[in-house]
Amino acid sequence: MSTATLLPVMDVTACCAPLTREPLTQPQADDLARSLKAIADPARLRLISIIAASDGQEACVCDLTEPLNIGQPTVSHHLKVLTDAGFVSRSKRATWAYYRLVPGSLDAVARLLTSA
Amino acid sequence: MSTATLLPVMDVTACCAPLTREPLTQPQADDLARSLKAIADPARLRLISIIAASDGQEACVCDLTEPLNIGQPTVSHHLKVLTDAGFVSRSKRATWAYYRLVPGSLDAVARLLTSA
DNA sequence: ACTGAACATCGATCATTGTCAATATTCAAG
DNA sequence: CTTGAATATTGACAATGATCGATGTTCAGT
Repeated sequence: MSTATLLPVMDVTACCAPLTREPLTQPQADDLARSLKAIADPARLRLISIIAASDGQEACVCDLTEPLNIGQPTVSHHLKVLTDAGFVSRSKRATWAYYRLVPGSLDAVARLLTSA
Repeated sequence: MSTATLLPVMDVTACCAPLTREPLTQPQADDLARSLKAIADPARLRLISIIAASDGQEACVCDLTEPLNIGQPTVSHHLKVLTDAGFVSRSKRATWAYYRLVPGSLDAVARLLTSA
């Protein structure tokens, strides 16, 4: 997984015309597809929605493993994908890792899909 | 490819609270993920953008094969994925197949991702 | 009918990905 | 410094998916 070449969402969406205005170039399509792939998974969508609905907009891994019925390594993996894509951020306190949404990251993708 | 159990976008987005309002149930997450997967591909994003930017909002397969640099069977496959997901519709005239965007389908997904 | 053009479907291949078990890492407490 | 808890990483495996070549289908023109 080459996390080196990964553009965070905000960069992908910073410059471009909406999807339905003019044809996307190949690099533009690649970047947007990568952002969409990051959220195009049931487990990751549930992670996002649980984090967003949590107290203080943040949740630790221990709060996320049980409601999803998947193992802890898998949860960590999904959170890494979301982090690399720029949708969530990680802050470690003691042995706990707290994840929160990056404000505006979802909206940025949504704007690209909106035609109006 | 079980096209039988596929919910078109509009159905997925008809009822639900935005992603960041409350935790998604497993079926809700499955449906939304399937819609997102349909557009989370560079070739399909370019197809959508080319169709949207075309005269009369529609394009035939012959107009789409060349600019994408992929084979005609692959283009047909991608268009089928988009059609099954409810993002484009197909109308056949003579030997040509014309594809157009389903109005509001992209916006429906965008609304789900928007927090405001 | 026959031919050629436009598109769809099929079968196969190769890369990607979601998941898990096992192990490594980091840190607080004793 | 040793133990245990929380999380990350690794390696492996099965499933999915993107692509292609070959073939099937449908239709316009001759």
